[in-house]
Amino acid sequence: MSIIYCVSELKRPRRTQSERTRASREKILQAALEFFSRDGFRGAKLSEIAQAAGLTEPGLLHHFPSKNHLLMQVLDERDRVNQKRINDILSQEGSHVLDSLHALVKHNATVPGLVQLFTVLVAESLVPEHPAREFFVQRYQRTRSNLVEAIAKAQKAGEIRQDISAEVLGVLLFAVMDGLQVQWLLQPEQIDMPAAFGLFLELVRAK
Amino acid sequence: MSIIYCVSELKRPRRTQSERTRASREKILQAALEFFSRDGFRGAKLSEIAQAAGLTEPGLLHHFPSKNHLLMQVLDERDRVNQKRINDILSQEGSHVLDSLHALVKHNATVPGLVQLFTVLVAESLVPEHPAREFFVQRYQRTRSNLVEAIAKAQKAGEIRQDISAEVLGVLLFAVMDGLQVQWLLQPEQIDMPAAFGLFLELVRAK
DNA sequence: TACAACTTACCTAGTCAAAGATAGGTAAAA
DNA sequence: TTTTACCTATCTTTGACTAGGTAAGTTGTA
Repeated sequence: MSIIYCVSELKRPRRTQSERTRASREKILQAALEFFSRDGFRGAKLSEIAQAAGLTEPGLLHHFPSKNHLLMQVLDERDRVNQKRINDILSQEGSHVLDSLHALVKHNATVPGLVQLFTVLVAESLVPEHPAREFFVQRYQRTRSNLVEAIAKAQKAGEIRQDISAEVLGVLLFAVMDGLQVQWLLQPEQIDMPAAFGLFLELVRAK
Repeated sequence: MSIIYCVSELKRPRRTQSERTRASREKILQAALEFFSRDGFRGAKLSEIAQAAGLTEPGLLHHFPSKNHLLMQVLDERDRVNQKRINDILSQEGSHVLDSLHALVKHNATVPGLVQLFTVLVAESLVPEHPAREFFVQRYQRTRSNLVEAIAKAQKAGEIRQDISAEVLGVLLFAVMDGLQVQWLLQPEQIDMPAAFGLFLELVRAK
């Protein structure tokens, strides 16, 4: 029995293959999220991600055929979670959209890593032929149109001033959220993101 | 007389050395601006920049000792121009700050390359140990405090609502500008940046 | 003003390290 | 017996940067 065999025994607890596969992919995605957040797409290294997931680089590439594929998987997964949160917020009938958005921003202020992931990747994706560019275009498109719908409802319900275009307000709301994140990530201790966002909300709230 | 000599003659019109140096640095900075804008700092290649400036890569490195140095020079130069524009806007006594900012945004909408330079680089600089991070921290700090001052004045002058904190409004104004740029760069034809900004301005204008 | 000595601008050729990806094998699981 | 997960070893590309040379421009001195 070789040394390699022994090591192997240590590293591979008895499991079914599908369990192993799922567990590995899980760990890889988690590690990728972390490094993409910290270093951006170009800056992150497959070898580091693989190591953090307890694999070698080719081991990682067995599950995700390329760095680009890995990025897209991470984004899809993360976006599903975010999207769910946002849709829950927007679809609550008769609820207070503005308050819910405020809650979202407060929540974001507790997860700088995730916020940085999207802030860095969105900006990186502005360069031509970036693998994630189309992803973000779609994402803004879709989310914004949901938001605009919710705004229109809230205007009818008397929550939001009616003298503002819902379309433009949708654009503005995302702009404020994105823009605040940049300043907050640069100087977390100096920028009170939820407070600033709250002030903006007061400006659009119906009196 | 060698071929090399002739070529040399062609490529080097009779000039003083200081003229040549200045002209070369000028062309390099211009090309660097272009490629940093398009591809970001990491994405841009020294060889491409050099070629666009009519030099080889080591030729470029004769004038700027490293890629980092080149970036900082580009930022310093560009920032000087921008800063001047902003300070002119903010320092006009008794003028309309909001209208001036609106004019600035309208102007930005005509120079997507420059806007992209700062948008991409700011986000890229969020990753730890990025050479430009400190630059942007300083820049926000400085510009924001100038803006806050101008806002306070405008509030006294009755241009801006007085029930808003000048500090927070300063943060918000930059956030809106930055955030709008992202959506606009992703979908230029769908986002009317000056219009959206104008709507925001109406919200803070004194009635 | 002439010319030697120095300095500067820039080139060709090459180094070096990083990082993504592939080839082919081994052992566990199906 | 086949498939899957994953490894070691290797390849390849890329891109920042260096070494060392050449010719043009500059400067000091006769």
